[in-house]
Amino acid sequence: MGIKMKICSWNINSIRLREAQVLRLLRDECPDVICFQECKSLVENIPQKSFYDLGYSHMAARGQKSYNGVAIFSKIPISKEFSIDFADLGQARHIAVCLENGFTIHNFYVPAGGDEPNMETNLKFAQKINFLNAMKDWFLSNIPKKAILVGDLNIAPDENDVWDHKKLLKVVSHTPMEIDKLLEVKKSGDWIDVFRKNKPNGKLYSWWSYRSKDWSLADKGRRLDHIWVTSDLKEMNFKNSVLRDVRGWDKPSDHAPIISVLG
DNA sequence: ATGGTAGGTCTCCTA
Repeated sequence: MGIKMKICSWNINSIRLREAQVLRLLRDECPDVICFQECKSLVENIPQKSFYDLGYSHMAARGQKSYNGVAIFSKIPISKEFSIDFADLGQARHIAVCLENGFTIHNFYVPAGGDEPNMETNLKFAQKINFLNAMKDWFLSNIPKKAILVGDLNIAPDENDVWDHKKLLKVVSHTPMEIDKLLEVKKSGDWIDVFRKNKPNGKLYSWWSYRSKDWSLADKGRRLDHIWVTSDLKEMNFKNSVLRDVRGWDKPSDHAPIISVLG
C-alpha cells in the first residue's frame, strides 16, 4: 500500500456564501480531497477558481438552484466520475469519483426527512427511507471495493451520536426506523464507520443547530456526518477528527467539517 | 408544548 490520503467532508450550507471559510479550511488542513454537501448552487456558479489556485484542480459536482448540491475537489487526478439519482428524486444528492490512486469516493447528501417520522403523512420522510433503500440496493448490486463513502447522512445512529438518546427517539435523524435503514446500507456495502471504529464509546457530534444560542455550551449536537470505508481497507490506520472550532467561526455552517487521514 | 436561526428562487420553501 503505502498510500496516505487525507479526506474531508463538510456540509457547507451554501458554498458561495462560505467561499472564504472554505479557503481558510483548505489552507489550515490541506486535505487531499474535500467533499461538500448542500452547496445550494448550480455547478457553474461554484467559486472553483480560488480552490483551483490552492491546488484543487480536479472537481466533480452536481448542482441545483437553492437546494442540495454535492461537490468533490481533489488534488489527486480524477479518472472517472458518475452520479446516481437514488429513489428518482431528481435532486443533486450524490457524486462519485474514481481517483488515479485507485480509490473510489462516494459523496452523499441524504434527505433530511422533514419533521414527522411517518411515511404515510410526511412525503419527505418517505423520500428519505426510499433513498436509503435505493442506496442499499445499489451497493448490493455494485459491490464497492477500495471505496470511501462520506457525507451528510442526516442520521445519528448510535446512542452516543446524540446529546440525549431518549429525548431524540422520536426526532427525525435518530428514530429506530431510520437507524435500521442506515445499518442496512452499511451492511450492503460491507462498510466500516471509521469514527466509531476508533472511538466505540463517548459522545461524537458534527452538527449543532443554528437555533440554539451558546451552541457550544449547551452542546446539544448530533453526529449526522460520516466517513465509511469498505472492509478491504480495514487494515489501514485512520486518524479522525471533527473540526468543532470551525463551527465557531464567523458566519459558520451549522455542520463542522470531519476529517480522516487514511494511511 | 413551543420557538428558536440561517440560506436562497427571499412574505415562502428547506434545513
